[in-house]
Amino acid sequence: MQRTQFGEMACSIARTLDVIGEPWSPLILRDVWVGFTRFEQLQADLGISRKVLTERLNHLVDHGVLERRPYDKRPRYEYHLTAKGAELVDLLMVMAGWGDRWLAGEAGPPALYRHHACGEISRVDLRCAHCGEPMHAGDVDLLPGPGAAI
Amino acid sequence: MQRTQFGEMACSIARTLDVIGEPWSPLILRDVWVGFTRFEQLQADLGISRKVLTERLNHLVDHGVLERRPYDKRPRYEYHLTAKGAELVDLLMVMAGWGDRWLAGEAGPPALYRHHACGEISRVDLRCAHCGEPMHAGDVDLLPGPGAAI
DNA sequence: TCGTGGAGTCTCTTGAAGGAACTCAAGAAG
DNA sequence: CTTCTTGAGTTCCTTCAAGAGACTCCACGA
Repeated sequence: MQRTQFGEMACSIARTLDVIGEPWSPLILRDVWVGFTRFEQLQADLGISRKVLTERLNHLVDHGVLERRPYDKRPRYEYHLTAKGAELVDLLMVMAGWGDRWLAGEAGPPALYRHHACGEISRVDLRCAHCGEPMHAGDVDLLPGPGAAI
Repeated sequence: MQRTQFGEMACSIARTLDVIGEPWSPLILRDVWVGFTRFEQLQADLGISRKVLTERLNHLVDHGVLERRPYDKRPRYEYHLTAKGAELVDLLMVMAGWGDRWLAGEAGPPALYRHHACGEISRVDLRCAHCGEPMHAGDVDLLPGPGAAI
């Protein structure tokens, strides 16, 4: 069983929260995704305390979600998404989709997503990797997996 | 522009985090999903402080994600997912999918998902609601939407 | 050689989480 | 009836994390 911020848990949700569950972490990833890649840019855009930004960036780099790249000789770095981090951004898209649907209100969603493959403004849809039909929380049974607690 | 925990942000990710971004909230939703619906069950399963559990449950009920149902005359309640909450569990499935993929290690994933429609052990796959092709973070352009900040 | 800008540290204050004991109401037990 | 027990919280106190803002360090460029 694995140690998480929330205790000893054999739970992929708790483990994921250990990586991006702390305050600001998802917003930092969003910002890196949209192109704010430097410390000062992130700090200015988010209005986060510098101390916490330092801690979060280190944590995300330690977990292989962000990569620190020097862009000059002096201590000057840019943060970039790794493959692992890019898949977290998928999660952020789903999160944004929920917010667009339930919290946007009159004004409508603050951002739109244009899908490269079809060129249309669209949104993500959750489908079964096996049969391609819609797959939502009510469409599944949960079974213990190989890594389940005993 | 909307007030979030993280400042004034026109961002559906920040707004969603306002609902489920606090520590424990996603795990509370997961527990309610899998059938821990009462205060004492949640407290015992999560090992969360009673004070924080009270705060989180109230917050989730206030945001229409959980519904409080009396199951007896006395102060005895069960918490159930609303439609809004059930769609958050979709998000949790995606979160679990990322954890299964990147954090499960040798032992394999702690839980498996059997899809009702096809009966197979499967996982969620993100697809474009418009064309049905895969839709990941790298497959989209972000555009300002109608609710964007000016 | 002095100033500037990026990327952090340091320190202090405030706010949130943990833990454990306490409350309250209504059946159940005796 | 009176007491016991149980579910669902409250209260209080301590500890840890976040916020704010000043300070450091270092390489270039004027």
